[in-house]
Amino acid sequence: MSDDLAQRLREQGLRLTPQRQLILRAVEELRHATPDEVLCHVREQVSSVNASTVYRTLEVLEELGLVRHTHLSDRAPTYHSTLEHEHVHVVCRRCQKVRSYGPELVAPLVEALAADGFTMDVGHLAVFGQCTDCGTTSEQT
Amino acid sequence: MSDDLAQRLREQGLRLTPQRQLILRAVEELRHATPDEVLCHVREQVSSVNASTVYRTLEVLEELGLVRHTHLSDRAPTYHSTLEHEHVHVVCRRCQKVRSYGPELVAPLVEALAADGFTMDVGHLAVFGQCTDCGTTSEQT
DNA sequence: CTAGGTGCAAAGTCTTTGCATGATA
DNA sequence: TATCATGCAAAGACTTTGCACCTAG
Repeated sequence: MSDDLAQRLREQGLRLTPQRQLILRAVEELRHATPDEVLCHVREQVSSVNASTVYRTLEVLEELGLVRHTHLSDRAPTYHSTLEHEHVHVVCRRCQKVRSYGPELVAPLVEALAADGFTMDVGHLAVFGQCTDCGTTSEQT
Repeated sequence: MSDDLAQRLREQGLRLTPQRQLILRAVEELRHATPDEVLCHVREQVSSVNASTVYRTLEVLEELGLVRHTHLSDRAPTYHSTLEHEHVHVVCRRCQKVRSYGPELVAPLVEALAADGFTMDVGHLAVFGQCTDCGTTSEQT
């Protein structure tokens, strides 16, 4: 995986740096991490890594196809490794819990859109709603 | 519609103000508008409406069930009227155009999730991807 | 040695908040 | 006239950018 990083960077004439390795590893370890969470995680191991480096690195890693991001809240995006199988995120607004499903969950949707001339980005999808349990056990805000 | 606004506000012990009427109308007229776009639109009619009023009002209108928001880009959210039929947004990353589909597009998804104890929020969904023949199809809705 | 990368600080975008003033019911 | 709403300005969360210095290849 870090081998993969080195190779893909080389292919683009980019350099392998400790920061890039650490940030990729952080994304792999934390499974759905915001840039800030990645920063904190990396800083537990090495001090003085800068937030701007995290943003720039996540962008590079995404271009290299090693990480992906999605929006699981109305706030900061979350990044995950592409080593994980492609998956769809389903988020409960009430309990904030995130479920992951395989691409087959949205196969009919992908097909319907394909038939209409649109290629869907499955890995970016975030479905919001509410766990049935949350709805019946919690009271409204 | 504005009658509806007055009534729903009254039910909550809230007040009908010109700003609230204008902001709701702006959302209805512009079909997918960011808070900033709403602000600009309202200011074309009345000067000195404040951005914070727009944010606060959109929040109130959403609580009253008169508007909804979704995320059609990595930037500001867009609001639309609930007078429109519930619809799913499909966004091309390349040409930025937005297609709208009826809820039947995601019926299988809704069912699959329901069977798994999850109630999906259809109107909030934004599907990203790319027009197969990008730039020549789809009209903005 | 040299292009690319990092840290730092400042600026930018979008949104929220505190408070005094103003308007609605 | 009692609240509730608004405008304003300041602060906040998140992200981007410019620049000097540093480092991998």
